[in-house]
Amino acid sequence: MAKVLASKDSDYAQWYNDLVIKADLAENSAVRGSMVIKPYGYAIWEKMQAELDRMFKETGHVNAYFPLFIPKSFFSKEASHVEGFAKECAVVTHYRLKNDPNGKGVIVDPDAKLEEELIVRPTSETVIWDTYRKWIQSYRDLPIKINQWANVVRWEMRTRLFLRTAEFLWQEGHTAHATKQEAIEEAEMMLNVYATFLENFMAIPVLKGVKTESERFAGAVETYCVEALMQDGKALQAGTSHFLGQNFAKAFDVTFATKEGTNELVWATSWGVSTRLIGALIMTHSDNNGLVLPPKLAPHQVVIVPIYRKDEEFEKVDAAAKDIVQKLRAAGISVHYDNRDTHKPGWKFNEYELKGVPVRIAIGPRDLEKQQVELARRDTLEKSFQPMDGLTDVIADILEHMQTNLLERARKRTQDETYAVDTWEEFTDAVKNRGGFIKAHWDGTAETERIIKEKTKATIRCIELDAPEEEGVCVFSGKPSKRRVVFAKAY
RNA sequence: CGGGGUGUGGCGCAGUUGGUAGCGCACCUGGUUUGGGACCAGGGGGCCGCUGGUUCGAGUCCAGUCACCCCGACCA
Repeated sequence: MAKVLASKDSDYAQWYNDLVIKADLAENSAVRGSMVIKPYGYAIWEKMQAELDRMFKETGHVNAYFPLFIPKSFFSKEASHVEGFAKECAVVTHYRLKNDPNGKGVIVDPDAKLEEELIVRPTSETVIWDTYRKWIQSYRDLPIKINQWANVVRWEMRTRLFLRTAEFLWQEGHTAHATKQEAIEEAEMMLNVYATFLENFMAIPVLKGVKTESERFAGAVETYCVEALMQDGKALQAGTSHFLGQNFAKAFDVTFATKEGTNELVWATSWGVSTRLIGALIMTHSDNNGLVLPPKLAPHQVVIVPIYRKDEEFEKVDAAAKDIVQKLRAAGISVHYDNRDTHKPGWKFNEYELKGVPVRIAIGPRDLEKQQVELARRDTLEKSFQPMDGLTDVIADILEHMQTNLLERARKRTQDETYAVDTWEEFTDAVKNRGGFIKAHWDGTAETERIIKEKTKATIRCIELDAPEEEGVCVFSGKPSKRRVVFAKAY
């Protein structure tokens, strides 16, 4: 096969970039850090959206839309929130252009300066809590459980397609509750929704945990997260869910009357996943031949490539292919029949491998004689011949197996690269030479965390929710520790 | 914001001491092909990032400027 990707083993970053471009997922656009998500990449995002949206609604949420622009003054209301986002906000200062009097082109009209500058949302807590104030008076108005699908802008210094772009697509849930307990339960529930989605739908195994103070969302009391381990041994935060306490209620003066007649501050959560998940998908399953898609996410689960020489051969093959298309569709399997005569079969084979289509069927005259098809599996790259009779069931079965196989494969890799170390020497060696999720004792101080990051580039990805109590001493400071935390280099 | 690199057909690149801008892929036409990125023949397409300078003459030399990419600090 003609090599179109850098080798995964020798240059992982380049392999990733090549794959995104060559599989037609996305490309860079005119503005640095902004990308065009191409139809194939967007189709994968739509699959994710559909399933997540279903899960959100099943857990009692409704969708709404809040504006892109946020008055600058809103941002100054919650101190740690401002601090966290101030450095990466795009700001709108004017509302009009005019012809450049000195030549061609247009300039910003200096007379059209906004009285109050607008922030392009990096996240929507502020505008939403300003709105919730108006919506909430009594305990009868609670809870409010809203999700929005939106774009956000964070002016990052360094960007990478899908993993970190200046503008990205995501969903953000924002809920308001009468009690602390209820808000915590909401945040935990949504973390579980994410974990379930990632494992069952994307076949990406995750650790569930909470962030340390320094990694916590700006404005949150507690940040829960799901962390996944990529093929190169680096961790990727795949989703976060925040218990916001009463921080935003305080900042935006959102109170409600209780049954007892007192006035109390509202409790909040927010949670989100983004198009970054497409990066996670790529770096969990794909190989040197290209993308590998779990069947549940694949825009096309099956592709059919006809093989023929003459017109009369094509007619026969075409009829058989169309018959298979119909049967697969009737069984709820999405199938793409590529009958273009502008590309040769070999070209198509490579193309669909690059694009990660789970199952490829080739049918030619020789197959018709034997009433069979050639079937290729993307996850194992195995080829086999299958009788046409009962093909639909065979494919349904393969798709199901592929979904679990991908998860199991990724789970095994993650488990193999999750390990404990106890000394500083082991730790530095592990970070430098092995990567993966490194479980080590930590003394609980931000200072130690900071020094470890400085010295090794590894950060605490999370404190696992189910981490067992275990007496030990901090891998760096030697001070006592009650449980291990998970370290890794991260995206 | 630091360090490095690159700007030349749609994409990837070459272009020597300054002398008519080239190659591969892609594209178009015709034909032969079609079971792992076909082949032959013909054809179209370029203000050489931008601005200024040196020169009879600049893709090439000089100055400036802009953009993008990679590596760091910051981050979903």
